[in-house]
Amino acid sequence: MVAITTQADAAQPRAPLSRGRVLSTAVALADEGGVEALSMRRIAQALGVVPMALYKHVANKNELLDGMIDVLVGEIDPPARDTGWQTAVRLRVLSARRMLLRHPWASEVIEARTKARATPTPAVMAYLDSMIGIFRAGGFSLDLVHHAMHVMGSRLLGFSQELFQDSPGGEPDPDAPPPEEMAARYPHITELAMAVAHDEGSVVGSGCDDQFEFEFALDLTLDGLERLRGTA
Amino acid sequence: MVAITTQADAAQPRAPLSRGRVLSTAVALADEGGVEALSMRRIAQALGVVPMALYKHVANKNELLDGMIDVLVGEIDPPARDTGWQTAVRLRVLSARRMLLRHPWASEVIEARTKARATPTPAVMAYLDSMIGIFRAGGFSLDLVHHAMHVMGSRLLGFSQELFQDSPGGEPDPDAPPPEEMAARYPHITELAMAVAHDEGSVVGSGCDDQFEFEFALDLTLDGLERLRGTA
DNA sequence: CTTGACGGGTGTACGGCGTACACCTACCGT
DNA sequence: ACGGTAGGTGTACGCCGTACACCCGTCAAG
Repeated sequence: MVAITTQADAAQPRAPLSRGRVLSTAVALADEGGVEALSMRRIAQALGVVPMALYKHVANKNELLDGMIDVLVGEIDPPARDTGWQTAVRLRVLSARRMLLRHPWASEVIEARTKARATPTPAVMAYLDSMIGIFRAGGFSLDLVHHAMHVMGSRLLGFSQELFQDSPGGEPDPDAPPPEEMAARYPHITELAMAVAHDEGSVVGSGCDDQFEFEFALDLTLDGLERLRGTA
Repeated sequence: MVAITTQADAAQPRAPLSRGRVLSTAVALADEGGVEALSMRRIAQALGVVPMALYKHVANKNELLDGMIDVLVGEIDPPARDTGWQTAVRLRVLSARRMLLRHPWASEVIEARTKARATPTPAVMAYLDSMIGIFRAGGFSLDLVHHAMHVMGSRLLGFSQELFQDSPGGEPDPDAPPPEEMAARYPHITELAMAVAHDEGSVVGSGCDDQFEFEFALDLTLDGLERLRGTA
């Protein structure tokens, strides 16, 4: 058996590797397994390459995280054309929210990296800029759009924070709190949770439509802004 | 020279160590140096103790972070008595915000830990519970207080997210972006920043009163909720 | 055809991390 | 006097990010 291997031999071992391939592999790895399980070594392994090879395409892990953020922001739909400012903002924010639901680790990473840098990632900057553009095109004064950006705050990138999600999602909670103790300690939460569970049909399932809640909050904010816009 | 040392010898080397001392030392270390520089080994060093000693008082690093969160939540003022729901919520949220400004790493840690657990930290649960209590005492229906908690969203714990802070705060940004390129790439941001800088006096200083922006957004949300409350 | 630069993958190594596990020691109630 | 227990110690393991030297294929200039 001849040992000489031509470059057409067998299946070609691996694609040439590039910044784009590194970033999308990193995003995929973070999607499954969370961002805390993301390491340079694991990314390299997933790409069939030695860890140090990555450093020819990203400067270091922080810069890699920045690159991942840009990939995510790139998934947000561009602004709608030929609509009012309100539906344009609405559609954009809802698109951002869909992105965040696809990548649950995103908001944490964006927040952490934005705080560590002097300025947000260029892609985030562009996103914010175009959002301001929508408000301006809708007739908002500079002052009012300034306020509006602050009011939208976390919602601008679709964060809902979901401080208490009824559906577990996290670790199965080793020390499960007995429901009756729950009720004693947090009467209001329990009362609310019971009410939510009992109407809207089945007791199983969260009974809390996160999507509706998000849009309710968003529309309340938007209506308030529209009212201000009319009076200013 | 006799080698025997009594326990009253010299200055007593160190205090007895306790969960409370571990947590407050960890909080202090995070305040100066950020949460990414917080390690079990550093906490131990600051306490004059070997790293493994900490594990007699906290189960592991995640549980330590949870404990730190509880310390922070304990810094939030209790609800005001003898006021309307609106000022009670307002004061409480503003108190939470002051806590977050004291500990800039807090929101990131709370978000990360809340996502990793099935349920928020007990202290956070209690905070949310008492917040619901304020709404309920103010005459909100269960449905409406449910919506309200979602609307308040991140603001409930005082997050403003500050996606673009005019004052740097982070690393000095090694590759400084030239302002004219800034203006070309992000025209709306620049236009807004210029407007904000030019009125309200001096060009130095951010010209953007974060506190005012936060309260403006908060009051807009609260007024919207009050309006809904009247019609429902 | 030789050569030298260079882009990109490799191998080794270092210091720091969280923490499992065995140990030692002072104090306590019996 | 003595066994238990609470709390501090020492050692060690496996993972992490990444600095640094290397090596090899391609390609342009001589």
